[in-house]
Amino acid sequence: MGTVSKALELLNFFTRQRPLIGLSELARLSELNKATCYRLVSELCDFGLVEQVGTTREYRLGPTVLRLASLREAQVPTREAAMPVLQALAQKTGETVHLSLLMAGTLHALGFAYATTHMTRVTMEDVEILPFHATSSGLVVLAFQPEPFREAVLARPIPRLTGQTETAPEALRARLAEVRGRGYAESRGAFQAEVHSMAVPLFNALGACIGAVAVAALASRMSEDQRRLIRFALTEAGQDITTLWGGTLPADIATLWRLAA
Amino acid sequence: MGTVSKALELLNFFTRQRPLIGLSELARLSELNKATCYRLVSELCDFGLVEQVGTTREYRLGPTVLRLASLREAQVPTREAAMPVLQALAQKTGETVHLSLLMAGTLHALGFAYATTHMTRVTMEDVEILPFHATSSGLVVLAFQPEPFREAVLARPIPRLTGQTETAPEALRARLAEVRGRGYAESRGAFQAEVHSMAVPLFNALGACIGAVAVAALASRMSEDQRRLIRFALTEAGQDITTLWGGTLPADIATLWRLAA
DNA sequence: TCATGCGGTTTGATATTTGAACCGATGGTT
DNA sequence: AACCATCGGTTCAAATATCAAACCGCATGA
Repeated sequence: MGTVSKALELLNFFTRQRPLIGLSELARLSELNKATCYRLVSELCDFGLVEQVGTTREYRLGPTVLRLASLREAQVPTREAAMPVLQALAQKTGETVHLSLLMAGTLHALGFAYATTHMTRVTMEDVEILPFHATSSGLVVLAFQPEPFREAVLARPIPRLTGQTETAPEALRARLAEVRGRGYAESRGAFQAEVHSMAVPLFNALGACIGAVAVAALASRMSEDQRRLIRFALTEAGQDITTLWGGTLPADIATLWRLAA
Repeated sequence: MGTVSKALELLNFFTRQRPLIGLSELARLSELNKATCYRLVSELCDFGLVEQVGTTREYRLGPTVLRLASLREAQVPTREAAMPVLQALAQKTGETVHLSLLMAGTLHALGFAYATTHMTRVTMEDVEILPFHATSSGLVVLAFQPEPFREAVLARPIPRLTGQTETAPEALRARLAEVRGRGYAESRGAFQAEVHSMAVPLFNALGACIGAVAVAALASRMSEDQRRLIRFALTEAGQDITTLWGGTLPADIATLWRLAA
């Protein structure tokens, strides 16, 4: 692994749960030598990707990421473009909606919208990385990835997260094929017990699947009627977001969604 | 300069005017060997900081910057927190408003808001780096930096951008002292001819000035009444944003602003 | 007082980065 | 069709930056 990658990996240790990291801890987390870690983080600091804060001299993500993000958004308005659609979807379905994007091989939750109607809701704010095998978003995104990527993911360890998590690669392969055949994915309690979710894939301008939008509800509220409603609203939203991104819905998906509606 | 810095510098070549860059062009811009440049940009690509797009295989900023920015905003709500205040300020003054932040030694425009009232407006979207010596934002931020930083900036070449740009370090030093004495900065046509702007500093939780908010108008609209209105609205907005950032207004600034109102 | 952990610095052995030349593909020009 | 410039990407010996371990001064607290 190159030096640049090592330095960039450091950025991945900053999460919502752990926003501040000291030098020694960062060295421990990254399993780098402290001196090495120091040099790397210093360079990130010079560029403003991280900054040192307070008396303890801990590090956190710096302001430069905002600048880069605003440039990216100016060229490819991904998240902000999708947010209004998410909000409308949450209203329409009365449930929690989230948007996830495939980045550097993992699926990250990037946007959320909540309905105002229910007191009990599925909350997603704490989740950052969605497992491919145990969420509807993960399944649907994985289903539409090129075959080598799919197999690479299935070759990795597949943790059992709840009693209902499917962990057998062979069974997952079958589910992915099924998802491809339907154009959307469904998952019941495989990630969090009692949570039932449905997801559709999102496509960029090259027709590659780069993310998903999902609706998550408590299993008790997932009646047959509700599922039909969600399926319909989801495909509409998937269509809208893909269009906003300048993407094109693959013809077969478009057909599947028309039939599902 | 370390390898990491070289790689990160590559990111700086992506701008609103030049969002897509091919390998050869990037090598030329960065004055790196093409092979070196290729390795560096490949590592950035692996991490998702840039991505390759289309048939021409050009590069652009990648989706990872969005993820990092959302983490940063979760911890330090800078841009998103300030935006509503900017919009209100634009409405109140009827002019163009922009937010700038000091990052890695340069001042970057990060947010804009436009009034809907005038047909002619100052547009700032294309500006990314604000010169310290020729804008009200630059002057006010520089005025409140530690003395070594101020002198380092004044020691660099000071380009004449319009007929009205002040370029003599001695004169600029005097203007900065004046800005410190007033708590806001004003600049007439020093960056773009016919554009008159006013700016106030913004402070973080440690009392350090890390940015500015400014109102820019065509010189012809800058009547004495309008200037008074803008000065008042600006100090209010500066107060609000600093508070939103969990910052504290230095006591002397608070006093100056009260007097100015 | 001593021990521990912190952020940060130095060191010589070593692994990574570098740059010139090169490759096949592409696309415009004569 | 032959030419030629330029594209993205690759190779390899020489040059350079990186690494691990030990060290420093400074807190904190037992």
